[in-house]
Amino acid sequence: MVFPKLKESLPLYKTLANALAQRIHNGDWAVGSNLPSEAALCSSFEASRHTLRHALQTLESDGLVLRRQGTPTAGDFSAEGEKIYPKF
Amino acid sequence: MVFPKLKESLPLYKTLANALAQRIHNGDWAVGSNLPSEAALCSSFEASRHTLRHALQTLESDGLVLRRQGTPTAGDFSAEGEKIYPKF
DNA sequence: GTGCATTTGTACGTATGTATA
DNA sequence: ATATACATACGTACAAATGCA
Repeated sequence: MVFPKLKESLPLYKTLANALAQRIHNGDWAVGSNLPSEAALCSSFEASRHTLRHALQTLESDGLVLRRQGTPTAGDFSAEGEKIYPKF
Repeated sequence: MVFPKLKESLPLYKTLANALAQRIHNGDWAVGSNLPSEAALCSSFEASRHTLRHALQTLESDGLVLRRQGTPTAGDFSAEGEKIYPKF
């Protein structure tokens, strides 16, 4: 991990999910509202793909991102409003 | 897998989820409403723990089972009614 | 209450398949 | 067709929570 944990007790995938959620809300990746690829995120955050996907999955179940095989993962800005970071 | 797939195209974890959901609704494991351990289910269905947990996770997100670290996974019969098998 | 066994959770590794552009 | 990107599925090891003797 290349960023400090909010709480030392949180598992890595939740910390990752928090960090990603924050960046999504900040609009850091709103080029075409797409996130970097899983491989790119893995290097950025120095996490395994397994853990990264675990994080993305929680974001998806929260309606924060949209994933579809073959296409980049997109931030779901239609689900904003009450979904305020942090959530974990 | 020790049972026939409903559709040959379905991924293994979904087929597993279907099979587990059916057994839950049938009450096959309603001893104390607990499911066998992951290890037991892995041997029964000849699936890896990874895949089995993937299946259980989908069931959990559907409200069909309750999982808690340290305790056996329980079928959630409070969530029955409209949740009719099959769902995948 | 301590310790052990059981059970689920987390995390990483690797390979291959499938959908999309 | 090739390349890119996400999905599936096998494996390993250790951590953490629970329950019981």
